[in-house]
Amino acid sequence: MNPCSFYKCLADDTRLKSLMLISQADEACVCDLMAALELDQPKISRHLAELRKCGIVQDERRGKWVYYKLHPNLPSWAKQVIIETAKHNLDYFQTAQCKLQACQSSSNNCN
Amino acid sequence: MNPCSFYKCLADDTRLKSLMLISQADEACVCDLMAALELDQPKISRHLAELRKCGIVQDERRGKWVYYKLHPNLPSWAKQVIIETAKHNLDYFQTAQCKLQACQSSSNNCN
DNA sequence: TCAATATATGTGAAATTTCACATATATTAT
DNA sequence: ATAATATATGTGAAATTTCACATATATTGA
Repeated sequence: MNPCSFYKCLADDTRLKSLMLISQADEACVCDLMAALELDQPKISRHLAELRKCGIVQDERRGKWVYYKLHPNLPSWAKQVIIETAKHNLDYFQTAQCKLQACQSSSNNCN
Repeated sequence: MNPCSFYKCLADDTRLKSLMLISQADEACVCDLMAALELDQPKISRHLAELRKCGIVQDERRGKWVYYKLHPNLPSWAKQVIIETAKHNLDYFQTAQCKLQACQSSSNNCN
């Protein structure tokens, strides 16, 4: 994991917030993140693809949904950066996190 | 310190390596970094200006030279990100660090 | 098989970032 | 005052990133 590539991935609001949410919720699917961040589907999908190509997240299809979580082989320094950033910047993604939780706790998965 | 702005600042080779060097050496002047990274003066200066405007580094003029160090008011989570990234990615800036040390230990400050 | 839902990606335009070159400013030594 | 050294910034071009819209693929249920 090249540190500059890693930080290029974090250097976008959509990707950074998605990562914060994923790291706090353990995992999230595309429609969860769409609802939480109030962004259209291609935008979320495209940014998650970037995180995936960089090796930061891992995707897993379960039925119609694709769930994203932090990649298990993510170097620990990188994982720690994500976790600590989330921990110390709760207000940065608080609004989104509330929506994510509402969405994930309802049985009819978001939408 | 907005986390996205912070990571935008780290998301460039010149700025990230400069930061790694500054954090490890405690401080460095523009000509130190020019020599260490083998880049021209305006390029180094411009990137340091970005780090300064974002509040990541602090500049201090001493005679002809301007020294840059991590800003004392940098939030601790951000400081920790920089320190830990450097610690776990020594190979990323090793070549530059050797040149920086050679330059900083010589009496005739680099050039 | 067909329709509905969820996700991914092709593509060109728009926005942003980076660069190179010139030039301006600040400090020191002569 | 002048020259030399160190650093900062104006500016337009080039490169990169992001976006919106259309469309493609995958899965499920009727």
